[in-house]
Amino acid sequence: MSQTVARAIEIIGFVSRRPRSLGDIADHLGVHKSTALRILQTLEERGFVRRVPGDGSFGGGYGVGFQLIALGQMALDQVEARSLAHPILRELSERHGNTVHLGELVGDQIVYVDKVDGRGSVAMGSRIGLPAKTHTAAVAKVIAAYQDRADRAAILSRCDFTRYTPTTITDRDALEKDLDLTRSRGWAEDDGEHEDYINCVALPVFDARGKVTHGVSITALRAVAPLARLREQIADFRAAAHRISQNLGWRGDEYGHR
Amino acid sequence: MSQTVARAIEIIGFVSRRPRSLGDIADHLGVHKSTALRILQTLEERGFVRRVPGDGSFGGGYGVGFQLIALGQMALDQVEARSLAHPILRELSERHGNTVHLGELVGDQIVYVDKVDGRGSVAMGSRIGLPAKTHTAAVAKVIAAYQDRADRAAILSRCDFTRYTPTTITDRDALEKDLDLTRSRGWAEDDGEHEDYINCVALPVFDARGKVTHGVSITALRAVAPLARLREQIADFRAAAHRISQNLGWRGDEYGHR
DNA sequence: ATAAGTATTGCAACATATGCAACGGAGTGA
DNA sequence: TCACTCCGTTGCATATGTTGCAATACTTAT
Repeated sequence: MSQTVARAIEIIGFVSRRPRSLGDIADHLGVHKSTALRILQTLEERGFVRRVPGDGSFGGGYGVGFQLIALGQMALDQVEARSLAHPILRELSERHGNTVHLGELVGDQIVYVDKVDGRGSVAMGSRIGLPAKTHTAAVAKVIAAYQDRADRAAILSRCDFTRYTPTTITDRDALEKDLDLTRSRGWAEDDGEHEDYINCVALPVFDARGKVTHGVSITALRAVAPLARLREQIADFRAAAHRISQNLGWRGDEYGHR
Repeated sequence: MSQTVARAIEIIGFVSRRPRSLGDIADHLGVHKSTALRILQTLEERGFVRRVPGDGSFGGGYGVGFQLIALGQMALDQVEARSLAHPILRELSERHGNTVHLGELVGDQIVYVDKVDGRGSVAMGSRIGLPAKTHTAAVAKVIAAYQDRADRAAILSRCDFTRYTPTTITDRDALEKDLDLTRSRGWAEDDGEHEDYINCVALPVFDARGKVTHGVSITALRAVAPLARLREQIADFRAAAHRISQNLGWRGDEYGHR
């Protein structure tokens, strides 16, 4: 469509892997040096590329500029996960008849940002905008499980470990173990830990950086679908979560590997 | 230099604040809609912008694309703080005759990544590549002070609070207070906390996102320059730290405000 | 000195981006 | 139902802006 812009973008991609010289760039594009130069000058002026000082061993050249860092942050803020995920949540809910939630990590708590009721919806404590209980909700556990040590600690620090049912996890050590298990098997479970008669599974959603800032949970009445039944459908749930990840710009696989 | 590329970049900047419609974009550039469209198509094809679904209240349009997130990460990795900071460290060292360090936050510890010896250099425990003592080194304290709660906690968790001198801070509460003070006054001090006869001040360095991942420290023999003397020179030290911040892409002021 | 690698400029030729006008669709209000 | 306005899209003639060439200047290595 726009040749020059396409070339400019190609340059940015080329240069992002490692800094390159003008000649390399021109060769890579198959254009004359002067052509590459004038594009580079424009990009440099606006901070999209920068001249990398050649410090001894590594001859300098052009590298990615700082403006891209700032824009990347903007892009992250602008991602409206809810609107990108909603159609998939609806589809999931309709296919299996379950209630589906989308949870988001906000600061050090997990907040419900979307919810699609299933058939025969039951009154549930969850509500869009409300924080999830960190030690019982599967969405919360799956998100916490995929954070690094410091962030996981911050999330757990807000945990009150109130006992709701016999299966509720009521101490930090047990929860840490459950999170480790969650991460290694790739999904979280809630075995009637908040309400006796309700259980859930939840899967991680990866964003463009590979970070888990969202999670999808599938909720069922134990009487309708026991945990074993939900486990059988994990592959399908995971595929849906993966599609949401892809909508968020994630280009790796459904287990978080690039 | 290259009009089309300049327009493309202008579009990205415009769209990064909030999603815009084709018409808005064309008006902003002062060009015809079709012109804007063709640039947008190219940008969209390569993931630099994306169509934002218009969910009810907010009419959609074009927003920043995911490719920018990925490139932003690349750019961060490619920043070689050391080479950008080194000339400034040299200058600082030569002007004041002090030994100057550059510290970097790596994981949850602070590592010395550069060092310029001053006149009459004294044997010091620091060495490029070695981690700094979190509870005594001014660089470490200034970097820790500017992290958020969770990251600060992670850094402090690796602290052993060994006493080296009478002024060494030996418990967590006192260190937290010292970090709060550091942050509010804008620099950190080491009042002979590791070696009786040596003191330091350290200033934060901000990267393109506004995060403090580096710090600059100025070291002096107490006999040569007591803390009071170093404090008099803070303005100059701060200016140098600010220049490093600017080299790293930071566009705010020297106190971290954008 | 010579050579090969950088980056940069002026200029003529033409490929490419441009503006125009017209079209189709979605939404709004009369 | 209509008219109206906003959205994005397409074909086409024009001329603007980009291209490649050749020459220049600088650094570094042989």
